[in-house]
Amino acid sequence: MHIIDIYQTLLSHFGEQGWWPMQRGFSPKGWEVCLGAVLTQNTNWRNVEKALANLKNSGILGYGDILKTDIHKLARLIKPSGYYNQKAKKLHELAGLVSRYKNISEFLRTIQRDELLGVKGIGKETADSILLYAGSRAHFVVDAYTKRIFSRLGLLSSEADYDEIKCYFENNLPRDVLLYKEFHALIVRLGKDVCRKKPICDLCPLSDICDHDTF
DNA sequence: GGCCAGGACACCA
DNA sequence: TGGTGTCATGGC
Repeated sequence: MHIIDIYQTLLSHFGEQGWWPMQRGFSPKGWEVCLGAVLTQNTNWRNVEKALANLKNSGILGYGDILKTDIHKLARLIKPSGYYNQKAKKLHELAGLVSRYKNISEFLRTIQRDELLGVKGIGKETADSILLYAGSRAHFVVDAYTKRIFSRLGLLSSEADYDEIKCYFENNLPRDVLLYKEFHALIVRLGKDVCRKKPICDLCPLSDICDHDTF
């Protein structure tokens, strides 16, 4: 079974996951997606939504607003998302980077992955999430589920590092932004909804192609 | 009351 | 480079 068939299997089983604006080009919500990408680090999305709501209710949603806001106030507003002291600094730094561009559209269209990785607190997964979901650029996002599931399917070495896994997906899938977006969301869904909670699971959409005892 | 979530980084050997 | 500790809230 080819990797694209796994995608199709997951999509028909779970349906579209509705993660962030599912469009190919620039989204006016681009900066909001950047905020979400940082706030969701090791954090449940529900808590991220609370933090975003606090920012919105305080009128602090744009990167200019973030930049003007005192770091302690920022931390207090994003408290529900956890790690609030660290994340407040990260948002501040990211907003500073964006402000050096003409506007958010220009930032998302031209920012290089290495520049994002240069921001303290933005690692590979967050950088790729920003590039893919906010910038609609063809960077596949790898997370712990991706590594675990696909190495146990025998498609990846368990030793493979982040960039190797990213290359594997990008080299074996059509270069399609919407496909990348949906596939990553589906992998996360599979990882938490099926494989973790029910180690031996008849519902697993990959039961035909894997030994799901190992998930 | 424990576990985990749409991670990253500093520190150490 | 690989392992470990730290950051932290809220839902189940």
